[in-house]
Amino acid sequence: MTHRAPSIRDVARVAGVSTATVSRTLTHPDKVSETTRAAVIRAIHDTGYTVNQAARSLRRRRTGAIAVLVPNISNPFFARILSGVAEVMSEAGYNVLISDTTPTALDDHRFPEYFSHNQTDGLIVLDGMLNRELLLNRGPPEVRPPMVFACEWIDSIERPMVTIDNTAAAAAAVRHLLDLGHRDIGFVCGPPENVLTRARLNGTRAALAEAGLSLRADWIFPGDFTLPSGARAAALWLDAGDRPSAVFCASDEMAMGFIGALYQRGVSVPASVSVMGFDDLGIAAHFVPPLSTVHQPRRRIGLIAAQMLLERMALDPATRASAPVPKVVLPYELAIRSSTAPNPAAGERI
Amino acid sequence: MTHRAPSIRDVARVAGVSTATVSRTLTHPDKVSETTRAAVIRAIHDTGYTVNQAARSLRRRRTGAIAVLVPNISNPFFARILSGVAEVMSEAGYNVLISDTTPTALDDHRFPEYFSHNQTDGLIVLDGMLNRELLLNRGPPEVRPPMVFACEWIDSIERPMVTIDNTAAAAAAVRHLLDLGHRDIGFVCGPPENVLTRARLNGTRAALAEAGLSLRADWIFPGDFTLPSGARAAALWLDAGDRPSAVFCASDEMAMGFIGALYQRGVSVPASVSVMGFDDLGIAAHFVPPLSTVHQPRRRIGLIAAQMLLERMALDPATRASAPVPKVVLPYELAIRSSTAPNPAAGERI
DNA sequence: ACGTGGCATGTAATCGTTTACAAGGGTTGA
DNA sequence: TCAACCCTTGTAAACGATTACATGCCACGT
Repeated sequence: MTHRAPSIRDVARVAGVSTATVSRTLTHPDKVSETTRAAVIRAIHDTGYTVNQAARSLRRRRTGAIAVLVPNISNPFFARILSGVAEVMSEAGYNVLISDTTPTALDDHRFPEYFSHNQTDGLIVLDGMLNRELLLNRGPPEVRPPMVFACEWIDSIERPMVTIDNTAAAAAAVRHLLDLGHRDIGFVCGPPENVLTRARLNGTRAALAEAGLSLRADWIFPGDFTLPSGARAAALWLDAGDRPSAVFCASDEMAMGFIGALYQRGVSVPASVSVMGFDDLGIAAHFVPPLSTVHQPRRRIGLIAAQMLLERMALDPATRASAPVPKVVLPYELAIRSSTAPNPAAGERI
Repeated sequence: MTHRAPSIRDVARVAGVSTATVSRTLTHPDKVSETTRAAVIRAIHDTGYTVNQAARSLRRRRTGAIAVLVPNISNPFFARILSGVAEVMSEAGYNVLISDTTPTALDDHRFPEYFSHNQTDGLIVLDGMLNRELLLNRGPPEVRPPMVFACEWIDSIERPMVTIDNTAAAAAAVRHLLDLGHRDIGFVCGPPENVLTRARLNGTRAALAEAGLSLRADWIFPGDFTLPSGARAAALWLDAGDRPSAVFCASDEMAMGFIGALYQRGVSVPASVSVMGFDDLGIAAHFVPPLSTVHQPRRRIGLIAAQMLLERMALDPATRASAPVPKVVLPYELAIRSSTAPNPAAGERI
């Protein structure tokens, strides 16, 4: 016959107390006399007891876990954000579950079952492309878990959020290229429906407009934030009759894919073309050449998102619905390295 | 007053049936008449009911989730493994929780609370440096969750496992360098206590020994698998009076850090030194120069680990203890690209 | 007409914790 | 001496789903 895990009853029996006392020892040690406490702790040790989280969650009506929805775990961009989240959350006694929402062949960006409101006490959403209905229509409003967005967001959903000003950051990046004397500037996009793609594209257009220029349609290269899509853009760039002297990629991964592909065709960066990225991944500074890019304070984004979520969770559901919705915009920084250089065809401007 | 989430009772009331029938509709739809089923589904819709996972887990005595313990989420190496795991597991109806075990200042590699045996039905461990006792001594043996190791492992723990033959793979990598005419070969280590470091170091020594060579102690550079540690090794390499003409790095990240740092000091690869990596990260093929490395079938590792875990979970605890412990060794491949080249000082051998 | 079996459904016990409430005992102050 | 209080502990009712068992009904074969 197969044993079952020791329960609080077993501990109570061994310690010679009631289950209530064992429970109290665990959660309010100060409400229990010192001798009893010692006996209970001893019994816990002897029996090898560990609390049954399912029972605890059921009774307490909260799970002690929050979930982070990440569009793509393979993107190292998210790692530091996650570590920021984990730091704040584990200090507050929460576990952090990470889930990849990468769309499968079948459906939209996935929405794992366990994000039903019963499974986690809160949600941090890093994916702006999640299905809006799935995200919102989970049971009656009073019981929907608090949610905060970070980095990406969904325009039609009004929730706390922490980001950088992507439009301004893109504009600054493009201004850097302009300052180097580039006038022919291309842009490599993220996925077309992505909010970040739109914001960064707008910023690019705005900076160009300021300089009396505009973004040529044939210099807007499609992409999806990934390495291979950057490489594909490079092929397009090579094939173009008339090529921009600088290219701004909406992500570091694409910038690296772009540079790598050019290298393999014998074209070197920044000699033949300046390339600017976005995100400042860990590898950007180590790349060949070191990548000029836009730095996002990723760890801080994670920290702040987590703190916001804790605040929201502390509110009771009724108040929450009417509470103000904080939106934090953190400063970005330009990290200028060696993948961008003065435009050789514009010596006079420098 | 604040409402609570609709429960199975609410659904039962609305549908005019008992809670048992609602439950059956959810889990054994065929055991319920067609008309009842329709009524229940309707009621579920109307009430916005979603099942309370805590209650379900408590009653069923299983959680429907498994956890993957990852040493470091920021390492893109793990992403494809995770996607393999997720694919198999979600098809089998399990959720996959991912947890980073990166050690904090305080303790050993962390062991999040929710991996207590009550919180997940099984464990896939990708971290060979977890504290042995924490991993094993979780309650009496009958209730410990099934566990499988992938990629890394812990020597003293006998559990199912899926890996590649790291020793042989490292030897093959070094043989590639030997074939290119290199005789002076250095090695950049992972963390000293890591099993992979040991295996790859052994393989390196073995291949060198075959060729009548040995690994010079001052050409064994310390590292910890990360980008910056590769860059540090490059600094050491540069400072060495007598330098190896080829360096084998125990991870791609280190290889890229190494190459990047050399580039910044004006040393180019493979002209001045051949560099070989290990893992074949997505970026390896896009790096400048494209990285020669050892390819691991990461996705398959994930798939197989997940299948193994499912098999173990299907066993009852008693049988499991005595069941054979499968160990799968998958084939690796050498991905030879451009960061390795013939030794210019050994023209005659090529 | 009746026994048998199968199907659909309901009843109620159970999973392991938490916690409101009650109870017992001791201390304190008037 | 007694009331008022505090401190510690126990009793027992939740939390919300699942499922063994019982029940009622209908159809069928003899």
